[in-house]
Amino acid sequence: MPAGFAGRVVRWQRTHGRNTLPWQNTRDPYRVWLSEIMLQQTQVAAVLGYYERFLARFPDVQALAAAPLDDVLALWSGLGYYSRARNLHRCAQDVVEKHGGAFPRTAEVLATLPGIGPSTAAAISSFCFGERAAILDGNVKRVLTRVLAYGDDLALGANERRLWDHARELLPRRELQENMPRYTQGIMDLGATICLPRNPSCLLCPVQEDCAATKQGRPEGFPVKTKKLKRSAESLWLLHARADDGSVWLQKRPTPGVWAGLYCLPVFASRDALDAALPSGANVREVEPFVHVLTHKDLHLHPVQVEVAAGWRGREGQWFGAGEWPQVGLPSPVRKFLERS
DNA sequence: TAGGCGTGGCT
DNA sequence: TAGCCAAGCCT
Repeated sequence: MPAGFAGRVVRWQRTHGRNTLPWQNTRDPYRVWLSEIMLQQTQVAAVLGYYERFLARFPDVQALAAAPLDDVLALWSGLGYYSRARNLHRCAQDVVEKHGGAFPRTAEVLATLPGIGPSTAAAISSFCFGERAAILDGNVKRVLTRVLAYGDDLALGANERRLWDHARELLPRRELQENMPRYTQGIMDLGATICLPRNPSCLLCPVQEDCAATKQGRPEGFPVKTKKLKRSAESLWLLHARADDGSVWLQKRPTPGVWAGLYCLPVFASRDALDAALPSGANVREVEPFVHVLTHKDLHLHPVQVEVAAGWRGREGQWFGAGEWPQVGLPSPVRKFLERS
């Protein structure tokens, strides 16, 4: 690797990178941490609104730590991967109770907190405290495997660990450590805007001269990962019990599992199981089933509507009034279904 | 270590 | 269309 790779990334970021996102131009670890958690496996456009609402409601880590988990999940509703919200809440409480209200300043210690893994820890410490710590997210894996023509299968832990080693070797030299925030941002920006999975814009790339994959004429051949997720399908029956005042009966989803901790229409594994939970003589209204796609499975959702008397109660759960249920944490498909019902 | 965990955009 | 992908982490 020619010397100066990091410098080219930093110089490029200054003029061509992303520099006006809401969580940039601050070294407040609370704001940076919140953004990094929200951005895990989630695109910038999806995060923007959530980030602003979260900050308005929870302006600092103390406010977040003191809030009920249900309030956090309600604000997270629709963003997905809800264990992030539960860990976010636990992390805030750990920062307040175990770290005196201040975020740790090194990636090593940050990574001991819930929801903060090695890459997120390095992002926070490099952005906020200028630590020479390497990130390795999807963007950076793509950039580095191409620059190095690193063709070893990242499905193997040993190969991924070696890529971590490379990531650390390519960091700015210690004399240029003040560039760490911009280097971290820059290598992510490269992956997000230039070094794309398909049709990368190599002619615009500031490190094209360093890129072994481009020299081989096959940047899209990297990274190599054989691991392909096995998809499945599952059918769920949803009991939509409502009263004439617009109230809806909801249950809290169990942890662990899909939508853990959110409120949801009662879920049954079969139509028979749902029928058994209905009040005798209930007037049932069939609803068109619909498919909701998760990463690892297709959910075939079968809502069954029934109007019940005000005194009815399900086996577990509680009533939420017409003005209440829209404000609780609901899975996206359930929220959309209720909104159009 | 392999699988679980959401949602939406893109091709 | 049916996958692939996104500022990954946890168990």
